[in-house]
Amino acid sequence: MSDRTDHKGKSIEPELPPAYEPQAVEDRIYRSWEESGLFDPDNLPGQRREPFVIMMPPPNATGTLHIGHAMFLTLEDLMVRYHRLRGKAALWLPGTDHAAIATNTKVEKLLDREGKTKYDLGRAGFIARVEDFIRKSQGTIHKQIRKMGSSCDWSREAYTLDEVRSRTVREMFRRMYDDGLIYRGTRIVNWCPRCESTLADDEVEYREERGTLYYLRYGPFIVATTRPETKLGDTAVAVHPDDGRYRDRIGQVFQVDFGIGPQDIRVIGDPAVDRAFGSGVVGLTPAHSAVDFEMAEKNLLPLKKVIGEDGRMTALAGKYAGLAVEEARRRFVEDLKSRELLQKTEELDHNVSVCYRCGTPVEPLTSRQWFVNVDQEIPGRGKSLKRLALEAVRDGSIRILPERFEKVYFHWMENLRDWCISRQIWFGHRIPVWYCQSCHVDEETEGRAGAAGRVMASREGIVVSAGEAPLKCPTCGRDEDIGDLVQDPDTLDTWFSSSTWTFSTLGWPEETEDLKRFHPTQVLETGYDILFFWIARMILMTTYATGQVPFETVYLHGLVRDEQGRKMSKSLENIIDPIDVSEKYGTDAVRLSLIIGNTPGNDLRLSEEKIAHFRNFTNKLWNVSRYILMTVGEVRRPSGRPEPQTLADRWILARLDEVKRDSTEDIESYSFSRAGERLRDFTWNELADWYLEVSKVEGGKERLLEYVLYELLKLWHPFMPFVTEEIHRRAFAEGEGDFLMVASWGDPAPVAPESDVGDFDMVRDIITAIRNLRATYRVDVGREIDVTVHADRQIGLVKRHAEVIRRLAKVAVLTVAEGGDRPSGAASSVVRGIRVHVPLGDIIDIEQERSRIMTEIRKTEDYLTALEKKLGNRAFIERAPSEVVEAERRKREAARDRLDKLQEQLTVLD
RNA sequence: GGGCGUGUAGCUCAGUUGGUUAGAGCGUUACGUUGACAUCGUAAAGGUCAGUGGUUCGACUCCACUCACGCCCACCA
Repeated sequence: MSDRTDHKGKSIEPELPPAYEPQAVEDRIYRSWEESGLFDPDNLPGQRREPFVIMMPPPNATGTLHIGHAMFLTLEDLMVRYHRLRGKAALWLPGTDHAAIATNTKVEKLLDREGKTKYDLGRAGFIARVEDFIRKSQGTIHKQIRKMGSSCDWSREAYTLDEVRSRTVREMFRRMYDDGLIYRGTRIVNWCPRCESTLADDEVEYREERGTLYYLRYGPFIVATTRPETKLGDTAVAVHPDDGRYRDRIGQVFQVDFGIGPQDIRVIGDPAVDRAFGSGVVGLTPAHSAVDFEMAEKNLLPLKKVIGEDGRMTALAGKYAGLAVEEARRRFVEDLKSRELLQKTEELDHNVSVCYRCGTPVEPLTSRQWFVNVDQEIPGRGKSLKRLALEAVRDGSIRILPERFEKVYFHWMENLRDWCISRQIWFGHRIPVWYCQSCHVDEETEGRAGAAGRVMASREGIVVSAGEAPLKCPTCGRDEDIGDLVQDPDTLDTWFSSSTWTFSTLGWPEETEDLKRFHPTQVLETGYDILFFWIARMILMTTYATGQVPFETVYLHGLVRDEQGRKMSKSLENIIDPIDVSEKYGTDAVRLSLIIGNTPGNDLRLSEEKIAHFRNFTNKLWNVSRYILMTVGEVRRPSGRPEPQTLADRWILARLDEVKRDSTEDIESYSFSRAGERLRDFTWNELADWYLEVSKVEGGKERLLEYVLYELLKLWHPFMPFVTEEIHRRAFAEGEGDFLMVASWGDPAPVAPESDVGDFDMVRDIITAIRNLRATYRVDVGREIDVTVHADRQIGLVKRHAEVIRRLAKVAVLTVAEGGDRPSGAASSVVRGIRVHVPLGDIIDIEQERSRIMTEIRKTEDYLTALEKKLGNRAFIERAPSEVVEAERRKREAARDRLDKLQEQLTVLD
């Protein structure tokens, strides 16, 4: 205590206000963190070799923060802050996503309100408009990320469409093209007529609708269909090869005429056909159905595209050409009826595929697009992209939490088809391919790898934004100046660029220091809803590009739902805005409400009441600190572990150690909720409710209180960065730049002797028993009562804590004796072999007391009977481990003892 | 059609390799303004762990089936 004199006291600070006021603290604290530069791992104190890296899943650049963002920011910040405290080079790299389709659609809607279309502005004008829109709305999300307390390194911030990331994308495209993994070809794609663009398979959703099943007289067959107009594009019918009705016709060709001239139809056999559905004959439309397309490839059937990208019938649809699909269907059905080709119709429920962005029904059609071939063997690697991505998870290089999603991942990856990466929207990474107009490009060979001279994928060049081009055609020597080189008008699927996120953010393909130091990353934390969109593709692209996995662990969180388990939506008016509630209850309270009760892969129910509860808790921690600060006077950062003086001291240190050990383990194993619950229980139920109360009696605990508070603040900091940092600043900080954020977590302490915990529990139980008796007999809180405790073995312990018991249970005179008669007119209770008597005189109701004790006796008897039965079972004695048998014996002895004492009380009651 | 998950106190959920008299918070009830905190305190009531069967000395925990709810994938023309 002598060194207290040279301590710069904290008494300069005004006393802590009685309630924590987050509004007065948070922005200031965040600013001071940011100004300190400590979010940047290069500025962290000490030698930090071991990295801990998380790449922030980039929110849409034009978006606003919703509760889902708040959740991932909280979970990621928790991990990053924890590992920073553990002395690692913690890097959390933030960024935003250009979200090609989403942003494109948003701006189109804005234009629509002005009565314009993108065509009015032209491509360059439209993109300028999009960029303008992004510039204007980009600030919001940044501010909101800060509001949540996110300790991310803004100096390394990335954007999926900035220069560095554009370079990454071009380089990727070029390498994959050279390796034959990217090709241009005519295949069936999902086409959204509203977006006027292709969609990837997983960008298609299904909606159940009631529809009509039309039965058509179809040459010699009856064919059922929900899309009669597509029958104009049929080139075959399929039947089950074992179907007796049609088996003999397989291989034949016949003609049908739906009013646009004869169509040649071949009969093929395919076991996929369901004999029981409809007529058992399927009309095949290879150009407008993925399944039919595959059958057509197998059977070399011709394609006949009758629906175009504009959602209208093509010239091949004869007199229906130019009609919108619905109109064509209506007229076609009319015509069928009048020609008596429509046998009947049926109503049925079926799934309609729709665009996940705009909900418009998707039109499957064949189109010439760019694809990533996932099955092609990679030169020099001997494996396909699919194989690489499967192996990374299968061999444990990547672990997915919760584990069950690994199965989902495998299933999806195994069934993955070629990935269509070209999009017909204007905003995004333009496909880095030029076509030479002077060379005669052959439809058949164009787009094939090695067809250089006709198609050039470019990687070189500095100017990326404007669309840097090859200088001249390597085949004919023409250059762009004379307009012979034309860039592909399409852009890339937005997931193509986001799938490079873990390494593009570090500067790839440059061999940067960051890349060497921080890749692969440790954790990728995101929602399970983008497992396929994003995670799977990151694994695919990263293993290909870098030969490393993108991350070691995938932590998948669930959805935030309302208190009734419903999704939050505008129409239900059940949206909780994270910024609003952070301002109302404090960010720390919001964070806790998103951590506690949240387990990987499971949805979380959230309500304002829950947030309010954690606001109460932050205030509790504040007041615990406030009390300690007031008691200690001049607080000083503990230099080491203080010497315990009393049982309570040993108990709180033992409990603190245990909680620290367990919660550390919880965080390491991603059980954040459990860690938080443990800390809350300790803080509230042990430290505040017991140790602080005991300290008021025993006194002289300055060093202990300081130590426990300091350790506790560190443990809480990853969960509640603001309130802990503020308390630290007012209590322990040695100067302005001294942050709890970079304190040292410290090693786990050795396990303390169990007796300290057990002995203190006994004192606690005695106090609780007295309080219990007081409550039973409605003894006024203000009234002090006399209590007699009869203890035998533990008499010393009880005597040593007489004062604590007296004060905490509001006892006037506490008599402790080894044994003796029960005082007359006393209410009694037995805890851990100790008899507690509270003489209440005439208050006591003998009958009530008797029945109360009888109930206790009955309970104990039942318990004892169960134990005796168990111990009387030979099989149990023989087969159960001896320590289990021993434990049961001890329990039996304790129960017998308790029963004896209870019965004794009953006999002396009269 | 295939796969996955959930079902524990009125509500929201813990319960880690099988051994607890099955826990917490909220809510409810009773009492309470003790100088850290009413954003608080003390205490109480409340559960045949969805059901059935099995494995085991022993099942909330493991297995099978059933029921209920939820999700994902595929997609029947």
